[in-house]
Amino acid sequence: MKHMTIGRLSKAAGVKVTTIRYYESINLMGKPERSTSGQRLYDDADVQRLSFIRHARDLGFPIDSIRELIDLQDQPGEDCAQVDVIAKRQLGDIRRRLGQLKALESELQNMVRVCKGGKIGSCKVLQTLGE
Amino acid sequence: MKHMTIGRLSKAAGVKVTTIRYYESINLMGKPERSTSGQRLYDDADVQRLSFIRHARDLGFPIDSIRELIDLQDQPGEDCAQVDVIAKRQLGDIRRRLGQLKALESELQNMVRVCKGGKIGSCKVLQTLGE
DNA sequence: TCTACAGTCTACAGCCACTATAGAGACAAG
DNA sequence: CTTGTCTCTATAGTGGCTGTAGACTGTAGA
Repeated sequence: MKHMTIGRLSKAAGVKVTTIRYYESINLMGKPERSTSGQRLYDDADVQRLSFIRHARDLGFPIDSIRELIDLQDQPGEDCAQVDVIAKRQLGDIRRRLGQLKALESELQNMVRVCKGGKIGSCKVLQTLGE
Repeated sequence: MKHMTIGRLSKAAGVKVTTIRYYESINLMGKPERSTSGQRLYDDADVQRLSFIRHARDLGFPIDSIRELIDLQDQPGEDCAQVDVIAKRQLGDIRRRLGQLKALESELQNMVRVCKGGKIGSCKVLQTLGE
């Protein structure tokens, strides 16, 4: 029942063809069946798995975390505490980056605000960067 | 008057030794003089330039933008409009990333908040990721 | 049936901004 | 003189892809 070419999987999951092959090469996606001429063949389960990966990547989860999550998915009887740990770790990561970016934003905004035009020799932006 | 070894420059500017050599290899820092035994020698002007680079990097400016800024610094008579363009471009970049990160944060926060413990088979986090 | 063109294949190099490693030589303090 | 820290070069690895080259395959229209 495997009938989908890589291009159709790509469209179905919103992941580029080259990226799918990359995921296969790092064993994030399993090795698919092949047609007689050697083309990769996928089915709906592959669409689901790839969509899961894409959604997690969109949320910034690193590949290794996604690997952990997929492993956990295969043990439906286990407690989901470990999933929680991974998600909270990711949330912490995002919040740390948010804090940094906000600090950058305000410093940069100050620099730009102070600039009133004029010659480079008296440019506040460059002066601030040089401090 | 060049007397500073790379390690002392590193401490003075807060940039790792290996990173300084890397900056030299991509021509962001010029090629320094050498002692008779081949060690790199720097002076205060190098500290200044490297500090400038570090500050700009800390603010997220890409190397190519820093190159542009340094080139502009060498033309003190020119108008500083171009500096403004670069800084605003960077600010826009940071704000775009901030927006993305905030969206990620709230989605992830929702996912984590919904999780009440339990078995993996009914894990809301994994369910949300699979959608 | 022929032709054109889109899709697929493998393998490898490149991106950014470093970081790590190995192995060797140089220098300062005790 | 020894010990330990610095410094040197060259190369490979990081994460997560993206791009390129050159060849093969599959399909739709004339």
